[in-house]
Amino acid sequence: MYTGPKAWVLHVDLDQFIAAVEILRRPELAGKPVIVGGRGDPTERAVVSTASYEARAFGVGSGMPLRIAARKVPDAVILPVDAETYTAASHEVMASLREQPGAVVQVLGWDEAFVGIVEEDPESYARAIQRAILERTQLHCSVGIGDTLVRAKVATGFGKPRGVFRLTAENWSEVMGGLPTRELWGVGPKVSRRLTTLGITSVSDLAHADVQDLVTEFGPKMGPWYQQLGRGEGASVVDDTPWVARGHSRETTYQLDLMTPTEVAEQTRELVNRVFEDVAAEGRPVIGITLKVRYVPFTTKVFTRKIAETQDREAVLERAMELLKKVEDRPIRLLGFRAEMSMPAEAREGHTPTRSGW
DNA sequence: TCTGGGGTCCTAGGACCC
DNA sequence: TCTGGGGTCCTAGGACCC
Repeated sequence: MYTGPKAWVLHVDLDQFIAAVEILRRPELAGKPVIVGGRGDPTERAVVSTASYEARAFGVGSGMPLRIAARKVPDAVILPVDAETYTAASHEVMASLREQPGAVVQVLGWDEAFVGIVEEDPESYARAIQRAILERTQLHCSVGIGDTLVRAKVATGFGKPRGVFRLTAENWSEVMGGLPTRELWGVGPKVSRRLTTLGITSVSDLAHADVQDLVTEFGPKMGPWYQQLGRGEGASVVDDTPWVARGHSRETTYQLDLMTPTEVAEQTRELVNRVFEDVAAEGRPVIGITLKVRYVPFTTKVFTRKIAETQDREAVLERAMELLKKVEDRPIRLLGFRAEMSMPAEAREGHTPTRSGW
């Protein structure tokens, strides 16, 4: 049996990243429930970005309204999001990964990345990564080891915190088979519910499901994809091709709903300007602008319209105002614009990483 | 309870053409 | 008058992730 070096996918995920960075600059917060979100004011409309493990023990998690989180943990320290600082810390982490021998690094977000390696002993390599990151940034991380991207990504969860876990074809069904499909990366609440209507509740059910049933329910691409997901299969090559943004968007949820046409006009102008500034920084032509509006009550459907294919922001503003005048006369809670940009030819031809390795 | 902001990709269905 | 079957392109909307 061959026991030499093999290709592995590692998934590196920082432990409570944002909270950990905050604790680094305020060591007196160590061991306390720390919640980072919005402007740090729990009376505002905002959500939790990250909660420290101490806060999570009270049932606080990412995406939870800040107001609710504050109610669950009355003595929590609530801090505003400081994106610049996290970005800087993230760069240090990624630089430290790229220094590892033979590492191919695919960044997934502020606090996680895939690392492709060819090694005999991936566990030792993973431990070396943890030491290197800790030394350079004083931050702890967990590492998932897998034979596919999906398995590595899922493995990390079993390693948290500060651990290493290996998930391959060999132990996938033993470890994952009995868990609900919702535990899979890419299965959310809606899909998990639709799977249930097909009689599929566990990962093992999904792995053995009839592809035709899945295609009928989810379409020609997603159907087979979900079945693969149930088996932990899929891509196994880490791709470090630089990522090229497809577009940029700016949106704001207003603390007080916009009630008058004047307010709407002002905010529309502000957002359009911000989107165009982002796009100008990229230096690529705009191929579409989408307007997004959310009314009160919040359950109302989002209203999106493609309104222009133009570089001319006055024309965009005009179209937006025209549309907003026509739509129902209700308070606006959220406004947003998204600009789609043409892709550079070299990015179109090459395999630009998509959906974090899908 | 009352829900941010930044992204990506997929599907359904209409318009249009042959 | 009633209307096929296939293809492409586009938009709106949905779902998911960090």
